[in-house]
Amino acid sequence: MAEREVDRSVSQTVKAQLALRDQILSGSLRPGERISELQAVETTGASRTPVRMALVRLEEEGLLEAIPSGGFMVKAFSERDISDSIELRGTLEGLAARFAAERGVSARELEPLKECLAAIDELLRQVPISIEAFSSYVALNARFHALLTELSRSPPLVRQIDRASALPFASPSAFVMAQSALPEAQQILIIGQEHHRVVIDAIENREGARAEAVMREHARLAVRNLRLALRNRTHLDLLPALALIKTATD
Amino acid sequence: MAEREVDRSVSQTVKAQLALRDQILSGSLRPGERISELQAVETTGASRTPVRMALVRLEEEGLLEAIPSGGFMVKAFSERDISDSIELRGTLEGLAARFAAERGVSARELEPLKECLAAIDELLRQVPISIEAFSSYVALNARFHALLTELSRSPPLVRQIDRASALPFASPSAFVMAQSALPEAQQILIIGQEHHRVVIDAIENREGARAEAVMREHARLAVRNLRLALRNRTHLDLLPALALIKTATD
DNA sequence: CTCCGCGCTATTGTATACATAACGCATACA
DNA sequence: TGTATGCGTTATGTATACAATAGCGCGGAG
Repeated sequence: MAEREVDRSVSQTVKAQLALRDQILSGSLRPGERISELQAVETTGASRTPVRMALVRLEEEGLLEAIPSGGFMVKAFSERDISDSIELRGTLEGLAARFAAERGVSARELEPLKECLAAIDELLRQVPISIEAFSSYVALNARFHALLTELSRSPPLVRQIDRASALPFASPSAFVMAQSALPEAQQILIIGQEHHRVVIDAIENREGARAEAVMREHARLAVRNLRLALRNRTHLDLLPALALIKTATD
Repeated sequence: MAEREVDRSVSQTVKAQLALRDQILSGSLRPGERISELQAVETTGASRTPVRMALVRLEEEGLLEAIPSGGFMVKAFSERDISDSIELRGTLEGLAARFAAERGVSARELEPLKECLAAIDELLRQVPISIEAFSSYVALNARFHALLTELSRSPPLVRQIDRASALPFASPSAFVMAQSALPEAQQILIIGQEHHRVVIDAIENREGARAEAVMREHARLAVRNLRLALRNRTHLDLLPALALIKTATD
């Protein structure tokens, strides 16, 4: 090919996947909209083969939906889809916490979790929390959940949780915050932080049932707050919130 | 292309995916083995592009693993991976059962479930069960679980359970039977059938917690029996069992 | 004026050619 | 004899050409 600029540092497939995901999450492509391969080729700079690979991956990821007659469209989610996804992830994380507690975790492995906890505590001390601090919070929260998942020592479970988390709004508490920059939102984060503390304690004491229960409660809290936030807004526009979370998490 | 026989009834991508999955599950390709695209092209009859798409899908499905330096290999699973997958699926199905119970299900919707139940009862009446009857059992059992999942009315959850079930050994009780054609295996199926009965009863009476608990117990039973079956065999060869289950389920 | 049918166009699905990177082998030098 | 380096072969990643299908619009007929 003559004039196409090729970035050889990452594969074209990955590049296309990241670019398309960005377009979806940032709202350039709206839910229900059909994705044109040709257009995707132009915007991503890759050729059709890697673009198609990326589309397949994004479909498996749950962001796209295959159209029976061919091609893909951006998936649309209902309010219940979202709350179900949050609860689903909470259930999975509950299982992970139980596995961690039952299988035993060394003090050294818990260290990074506790550091996360302390860092979040530090951030939440300022009232009201600043945008920058909130952004850090989202990143730290994601890290905490990822570390906790790892403690299960169960590759299939980790994999499944990763899949469940691919849907950006599945992140338990961050979504609610991103939606509603309400003053009481900080209170919600503080409650969530309490859950984090409890789950670590339960794992340390090898109380599997308690570890599981608190993670499920953690998700249920997020669902309740999602409902609350939605009721305070006439129209829910997911995409800006998704973009906010994702950019902060990266 | 000149002499390539092209079957236009299904897409080449789907054809390749099915063919490759068969090869993996039947044991033609062994765990850890690298899959050669060229070889796959020859055995599936599709060209490289659809073969690559199929490989990507199978990777997302969990049957293949990407090799960092390029290409794919057949994923290998440990005993714990398998038991974790069963418990994982049980947890997800428990959530589905709870959703069904909490959201309410009409008598008409429960009808097909009860038919499944009765059909399985009929099969289990013959002692010892024949191979043909067992094969029918596996199919009916899969249908029961699929129907139950659907009752949750939660597309994200259904999707996730489908993913979890892609790993063939994730099927709660069928695996154990396929492994060990022991006389006591039938007793296990009968206990499982009792679980099925309880979950339907719980859903009818809208007892979410009970519905969830019994599905998780259902999976735990399968895990216990898996451990037992494995202890009775010196070497576990998964693939024949997988093939048995999959062919019976199709 | 409306509805049915035909043909065109645009877009996806498939095949293959080309580029590039990894692996292995052989040879030479220490 | 062992190791390192370079070249060759092979397989993967990418680009593009070709084929087929589905959607759409236009025109004619009732």
